Amino acid sequence: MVTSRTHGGDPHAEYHHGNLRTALLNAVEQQLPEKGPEGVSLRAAAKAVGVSSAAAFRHFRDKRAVMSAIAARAHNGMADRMEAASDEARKNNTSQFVAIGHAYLDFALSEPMRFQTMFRTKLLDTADEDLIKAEERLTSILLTHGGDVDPSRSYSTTDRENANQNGPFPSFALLAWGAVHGLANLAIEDAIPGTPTEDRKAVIHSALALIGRNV
Amino acid sequence: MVTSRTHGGDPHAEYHHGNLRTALLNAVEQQLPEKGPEGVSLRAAAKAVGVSSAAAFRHFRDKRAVMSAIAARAHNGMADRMEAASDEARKNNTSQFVAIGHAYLDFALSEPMRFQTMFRTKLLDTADEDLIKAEERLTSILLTHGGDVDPSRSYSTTDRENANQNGPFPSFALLAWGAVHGLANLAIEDAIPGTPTEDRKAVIHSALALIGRNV
DNA sequence: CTTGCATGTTATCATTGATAACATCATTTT
DNA sequence: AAAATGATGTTATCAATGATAACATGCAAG
Repeated sequence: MVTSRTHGGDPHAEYHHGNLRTALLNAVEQQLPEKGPEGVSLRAAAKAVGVSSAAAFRHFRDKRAVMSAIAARAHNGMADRMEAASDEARKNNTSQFVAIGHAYLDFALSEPMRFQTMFRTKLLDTADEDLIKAEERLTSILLTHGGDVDPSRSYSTTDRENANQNGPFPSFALLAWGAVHGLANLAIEDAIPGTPTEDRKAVIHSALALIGRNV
Repeated sequence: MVTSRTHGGDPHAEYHHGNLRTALLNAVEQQLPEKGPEGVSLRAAAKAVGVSSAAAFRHFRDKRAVMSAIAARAHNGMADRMEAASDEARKNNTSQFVAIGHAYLDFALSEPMRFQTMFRTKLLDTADEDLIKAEERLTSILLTHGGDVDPSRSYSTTDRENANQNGPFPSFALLAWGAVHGLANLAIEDAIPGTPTEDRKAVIHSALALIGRNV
């Protein structure tokens, strides 16, 4: 439990915590599932770590800085899972597009509050460099493998011509992103009527299956 | 500004407000755009209406009751717009499916914080009857006109067979809902990279166009 | 050794949701 | 008409939270 310190067991042995920053982040992540992005308390986190409430502000400018770090972690966590899933799919010669879609949903449904934190702009510092990097990493994955389903299978030629003309996101990739993102959010917020929690995934997968060949 | 009262201009003329409940709701809705669903303050609303902070709790059990009323209003507001758009489309002999999709998006993008409040389950009382009714009204519209695009145009037979087998929402309607909902949320949270605010709608429409014939 | 910086601590604030005890007016009951 | 009753507001008062200022402590560099 004791972090790396130089000297021994005097009463002030824990004066300098050693790794308070990440300890606080961990404490915040621990209350996240129950309290939600807006409900987490820095003071509670500080108390949990065994430190005064003001100590947090030596490591974070304000609460937004904390939440930005949490969001960056979440972005990277999801990106990791998506890359792993994509690699696996490549090996198995199955659709990487489907794989990252599933990974997106899995992450969102298994860690709903971390997922929501990623998109709670009001809580985040849009200038936080780590967060920006993490966001770019994620959207880059979405972009890279989000277009490798051939829309010509199911969509008209004029639609296919549209498929790449908007911003950094080809329309089809954006549609797919929007669909998983929206369905994940609806599921998390319990907005899909008549669907018990266990059936969620199946119902959503069945809906997503309509998008490409079978997402 | 003076509400309906019985007697004249004595110092206590405004002792009973007359319509404090809706006045408070209006005041809350006014701070909603800037403060967001979690940021609104009952005390501030009470002060704005010119009443003590405790007065609010004579009309609302707690903050969740207030937010539930706001959410119910928003649900009904969106339902109104969707019905109007749907009727218009019926007259013009254009797709009602497309019309309600556009209405959903328009509402979400023009009143983002009211829209978000509708789905902030943490802030809402899931047992609030008015809210439940409003939710049912909205999902009923989504259900009624959400399926009137024939998936057989673009999707495989096996997919079409799946189209109605899940809960109250046929898969296709759920997919469409998820797509508009997700794209709206991504836009509101500024998560779509490289897309200035003015281009949002166009980009999203272009993506949604891939879903049916042209949503 | 001593000076300086990083890191924590102890007050202290303003804001907020919430509750209790009390006041006031309108309406109904006698 | 007088009095009881209930709805509606008011004035304290609480605990929790984010945030800041003033102070303390210990390590590390000169």
